[in-house]
Amino acid sequence: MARWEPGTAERLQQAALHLFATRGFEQTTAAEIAQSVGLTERTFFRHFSDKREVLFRGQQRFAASFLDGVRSAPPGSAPMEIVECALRSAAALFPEERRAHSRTRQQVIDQNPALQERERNKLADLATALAEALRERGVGEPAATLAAQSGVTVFGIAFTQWIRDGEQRSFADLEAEILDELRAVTGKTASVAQFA
Amino acid sequence: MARWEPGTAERLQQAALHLFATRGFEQTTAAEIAQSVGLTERTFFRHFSDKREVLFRGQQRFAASFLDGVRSAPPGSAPMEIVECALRSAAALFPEERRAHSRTRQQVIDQNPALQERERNKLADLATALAEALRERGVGEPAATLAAQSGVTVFGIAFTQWIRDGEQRSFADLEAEILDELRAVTGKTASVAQFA
DNA sequence: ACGCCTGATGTCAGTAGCTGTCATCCCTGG
DNA sequence: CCAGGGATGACAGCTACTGACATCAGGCGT
Repeated sequence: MARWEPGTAERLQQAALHLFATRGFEQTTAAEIAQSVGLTERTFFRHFSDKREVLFRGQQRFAASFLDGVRSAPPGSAPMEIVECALRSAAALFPEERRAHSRTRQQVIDQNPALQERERNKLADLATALAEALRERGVGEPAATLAAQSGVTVFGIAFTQWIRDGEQRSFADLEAEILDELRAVTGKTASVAQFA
Repeated sequence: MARWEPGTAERLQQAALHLFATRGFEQTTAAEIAQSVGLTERTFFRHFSDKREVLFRGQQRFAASFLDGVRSAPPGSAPMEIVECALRSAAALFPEERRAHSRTRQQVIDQNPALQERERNKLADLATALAEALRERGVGEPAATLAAQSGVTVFGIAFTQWIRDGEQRSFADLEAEILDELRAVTGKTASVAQFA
C-alpha cells in the first residue's frame, strides 16, 4: 500500500494551514504549498479540487457523524429530537484536544472571504444532507428542512462559542444550551415580551 | 451626466443572465459578456468584482428591506416578532410580476455549484446583518443570531416554494406558513420525549 | 471659445488557479 | 523477472482577475 510516502493529502493540509496562517491565504500559491512538502502543483490539485478545499477535508466524516446521530435516535422521535441526537453525535468530533487546532484554523478562515464562503457552503451542504436523512425517517416538508437548518444553526453558534478565548465548556454542553435558547426564541416566548 | 451610455452595469447583468441561461455559466467568459454589449473584459471587472457577482446585485437593496422591517417593528416586540416584520417587509420585493424572472435566474444558479455557493453566502451575509440589527434593538446573544438565522431560513424555504412550478400563493403568505411550521417544529415537543 | 479636469473606458502585460495529456517511476502480484 | 497500475512529474494552455498607463468625451471655470 505504501509505495510512495503515505499521507500525502495530510501533509499537504498541514503545510497549507501553516503557510496560510503565517503568510495569508491569498499570498500563498498552490505551488508553494506543494513545494514545501516536495511535491508539484499538479499533484496538489490532484488531491484537492481547489485551493480552498485543502482546509475543508473531513467534511465527509463530519456529515457522517451527524447522520449517524440521526439514525441512532429512538423511533417515534419528533424532528427536533432527532436533530438533538445528531448534534450530540457530532459533538464527539470536537474533544478538548482539538480546540486549539480548531482555533487557528478558524482564524485563517475568518481572514479570507473566499474561505468563509466555502465554510458556509459546507454547513449548507450539511443541512441539506441532514434534511434528507430526516425525510428518510418520515419527517415531511418543510419540517425536515426547518429542523435541519435549525440544527446546523445551533451547531454553528455552538462552534463559534467553543472557539472563543477563555471558553471552558464542552462542545456538547454548548450545543445543549444554544438549543434551549432556540426553543425559547422561536417558542411562545412572544408572550413573555407582551408582559415585559 | 450621460457622457457614456448609462446603465452599463444593468446591460451587463442582462446580457450575462441571457448568456448563462443559454450557454451555461462556465461556458461563458467574462470577455464574451462584455463584447455582447460592446465593452471590454476589463470594463466588466470594473463593474463587478468577479464573474459571479453579475448575478448578485441588488443584494444591498435586498438586505435594506429586511432592516427596514426590523426598524418598523413595534417597541417591545419579541425577537421573532421583529423577524416577522422583517420578513413581511422583504416580501414586498417579490411581487407576482417578478416570479418568472426569479425562476429563470434560479435555474441558472441551480446548475452551477459556484453560483450556489455565492447565493448561500448572500443569505449568510443577510443573516449577519439581521442579527446586528436585532442587537441594536437590544436583543442579546445568542438570541439575536438564532432569530436572524431562523428568519433567513424561513425566507429561503419560502422563496424555494414561491419559485416552484404551479405555485400560486403570494410570497407573504408562504412566509407566514413556513414561520408557523418553524414554531411548531421547534416548539415544546421536546417535553413529550422526556416522558416517552 | 479655450483649455483643464474628471471619470469611464480601452490596451497591454502579467499572475495564479485549474485542467488535459503524456511520460515516468516504482511497488505489487503473478 | 516481467506486466500492470496507481501516483507523480513535466508541459502546454485557458480563463479569471489585476495593475499601469493611455485615451476620450463631456462639464466647468475663465
